[in-house]
Amino acid sequence: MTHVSRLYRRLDAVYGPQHWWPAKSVFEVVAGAVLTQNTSWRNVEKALFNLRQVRAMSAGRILYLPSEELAALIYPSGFYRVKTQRLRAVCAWLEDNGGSRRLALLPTDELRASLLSVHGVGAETADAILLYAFQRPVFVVDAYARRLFSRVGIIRGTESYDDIRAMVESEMDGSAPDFNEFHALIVEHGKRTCRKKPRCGNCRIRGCCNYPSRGAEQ
DNA sequence: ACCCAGGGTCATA
DNA sequence: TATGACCATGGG
Repeated sequence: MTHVSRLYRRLDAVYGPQHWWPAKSVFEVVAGAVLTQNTSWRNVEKALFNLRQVRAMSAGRILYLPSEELAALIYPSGFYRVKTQRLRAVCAWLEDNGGSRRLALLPTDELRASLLSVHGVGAETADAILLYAFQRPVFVVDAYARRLFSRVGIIRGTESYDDIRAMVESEMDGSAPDFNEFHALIVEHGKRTCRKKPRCGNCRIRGCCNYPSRGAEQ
């Protein structure tokens, strides 16, 4: 039993099942992944609602829309000018590669490389899509995971994105549902505990807030 | 008046 | 390789 696996079990015991992104459709997960970049999910839901209202919840329909109209629809999710371009880029990627059904046949490493070639899709967005849209057993490294792992002493804090992902994936030996749950739990925990203070008062994870930290952060 | 949110790109050193 | 500026709305 590794430190990572123990942390996963502890988070699950404290917060319980999270039911994140039950994968309504590949497209919706892809669109959500782009729109939620540095943006609260609450605002993303408004944009997704707007797209649904005009029946533009597909790559073909998005590409058919004039950029100005698309920008107006996703306006509530912020960064609407760059996200209009990024949304169009992933839609073109889906179309140019024969759609999600065909992309789903690719091995995970090739699918990740293909995703990373899309302008506006970085490491975290690519892995979120791999995990939540294509059900691949991938660990999504976000700011919450870095902070939590640093506090509990699993990492130093200077590791690269791929260093952390490889470490967690090898020490978890988990299925896609496990990584789905783990990431959701980390975000849920991160939102409910302190960001700066060493003690937030309601943290139940050893080493994070209410116990002395062994990590880089004090 | 801050700070943050389910990041990524680009210019600069 | 590693920072900093920039993108922008909405809630605490």
